[in-house]
Order: sequence, then structure tokens, then C-alpha cells
Amino acid sequence: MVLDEHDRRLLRAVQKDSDRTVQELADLIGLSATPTARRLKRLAEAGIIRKHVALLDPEALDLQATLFVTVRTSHHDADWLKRFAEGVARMPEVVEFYRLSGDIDYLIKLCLPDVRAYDEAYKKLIAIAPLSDVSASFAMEAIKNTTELPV
Amino acid sequence: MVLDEHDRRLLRAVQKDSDRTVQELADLIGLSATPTARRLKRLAEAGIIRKHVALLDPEALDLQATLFVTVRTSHHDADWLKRFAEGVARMPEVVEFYRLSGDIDYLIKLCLPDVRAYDEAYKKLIAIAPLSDVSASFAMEAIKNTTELPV
DNA sequence: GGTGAAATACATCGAGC
DNA sequence: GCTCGATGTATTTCACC
Repeated sequence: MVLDEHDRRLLRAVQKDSDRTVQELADLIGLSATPTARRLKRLAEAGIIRKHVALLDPEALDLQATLFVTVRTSHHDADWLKRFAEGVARMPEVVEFYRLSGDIDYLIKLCLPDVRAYDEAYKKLIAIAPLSDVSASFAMEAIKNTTELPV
Repeated sequence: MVLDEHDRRLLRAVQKDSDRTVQELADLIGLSATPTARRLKRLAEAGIIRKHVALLDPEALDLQATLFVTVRTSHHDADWLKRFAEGVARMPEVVEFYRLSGDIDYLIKLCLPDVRAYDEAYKKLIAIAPLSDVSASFAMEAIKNTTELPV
């Protein structure tokens, strides 16, 4: 799908704040309400707008700690991989989970009440599948953390 | 603020999908529409619901590459820190940016069209402030990537 | 692909239980 | 906290340019 400047402005606006009326969005991108609504519908149907969600404040929910866990493993067979991927993804405290290139095999981002809670998460991780090398460091400061993609 | 089970169910629902009417949310959490609307308002005013946003599909926007950049530095003075933090945070391709504990000082998550585009991002990074050691690896697979916090 | 006006659906507020 | 009903507002769908 081809996007023009109006589409991109619209995407930038809704990924910043989707609590806006079509009229407000229309004013922002310099169109009237009807074509703005049409574009929104088109972008959603094309799958470019995946969904709308509420973002919560981790502090207010007593989730003060963000941890990054790096994992190396010697097991690379399909069985192990499936077991590990599914087990880790099922953990609600795991918010991101990537298989990486390079010498680190996996990167896991955890959202926890405090750094002490890592002990329990670590036990859960090693119980899922055998891991050669697990290392963690916690975020002292989240300088930037956005869901906005560069469009 | 104290949250009961109805509040938590509501938070779980809106963080998954906020494109629902108050009536649908009410049915999900087992209350009727009026108290559900009241709870939503209370949670937003308390700052627990920070905002509502649209999540876009990176693939559909030709952003196929996720990269993680780790940075070590020997500069730790206030001036350097401010310059580095502000400069990096301003880059639109930087979606997450943390100051870490341990031997890695900073972790940067980049959202790029392809891995080749890292060359340009790297040049931008080293132009912001002097860095001792920069290393990158790209995500071969995003096994999990959610904005849902564990509540 | 854009405009303006009408119909519909939703959120919001109040009163009574 | 629930129900019902009324009001205001936003979304949606027309015909039309």
C-alpha cells in the first residue's frame, strides 16, 4: 500500500494519542473529517494500524524494575527451541523476547516489581529448558521508551 | 490507589484492545456499563491508564529490522551524559534507550528498514558524543513483543 | 480523492433502587 | 453497584463535486 504525506501524518498522530476525535485528527493533518475517517479505515483494513491499546504506567502498578536477560545456549535443536520459546513467551513478566544474531542467542526484557523479584523469574527461566549461560542487568534509567515507529 | 479484581480485569482488557465499547468491557469483567465507565475514568485520572495509542505494523511500514546496540563509554560527566541522552532520544529510529547496571552502560533498540540501514544510524550515534565501545546485533526473530504489563 | 449534511450509535449523566 | 432513560456528541453513510 502506498502512503502519502496525509497518511503518514495521520499515523504519527494516532500512534502518539488515539484519544482524539476524527475532527481533531482532520484538523491536524489538514483534511476534513470524512476523508480522514476513510483513511483511518483504509489503514486499519490494510493492517498498517494493527490495533488500539491502552498504555499503563508501570510505576503506578508497582512495576519499578526493568531487566534485560541475555541467554547463550548450546542446544539448538528444534525441540529445545520450541520448548524454550513457548515457555518464555508465556511468562507475563516477559514483555519482549528476541532471538539474536551474534554471540548472544536470546534477549529477554522483564518487567518486575523490583530487582529482587529477578530471583524468581530466573528460576522460572532455567526450569523451562537447559541454558548454558544466563546474565542479567537492570535498567537504572529508561531514557526513552516509545511505541511510536518512525514513519 | 487500591485495585480490586474488577479493576485488574479491566486493565488487562484495555491493554489488549481498547477498541471496545464500555458495554463490551462491562460484559468481560462482569459488571454493567455505568460502573465500568466510572472505573475507566478513575483509572485514567489516577494515571494508571496513561494514554491510548494505535500500534502499527512495522513490516507494513517497511521497518523489517530490529537492532540492539550496546554502548560502553569512559565519559561519565554530567555534560557528556546530557548531550548523549538528549541526542540519542531525539533519533526517531531509537524506540527504546536505557542506562544499565553492569559492564554495558547503555542499551539502544533501533527500528530500521533493514540491517544495512544500521550503518547510517551508527554514524549518527558516534556523531552525538564520543563512545568507547559500540556493538550491535540484530533480532533474527521477535518471539514476543508486547505493551501489556503484568497486572 | 474531496465536501457537506443527514442518520445512527455510543458515551455520559441523572434519578431511583 | 445496578437499571433505565434522556441528552449531547462522534462516527458513519449518503448524495454530490
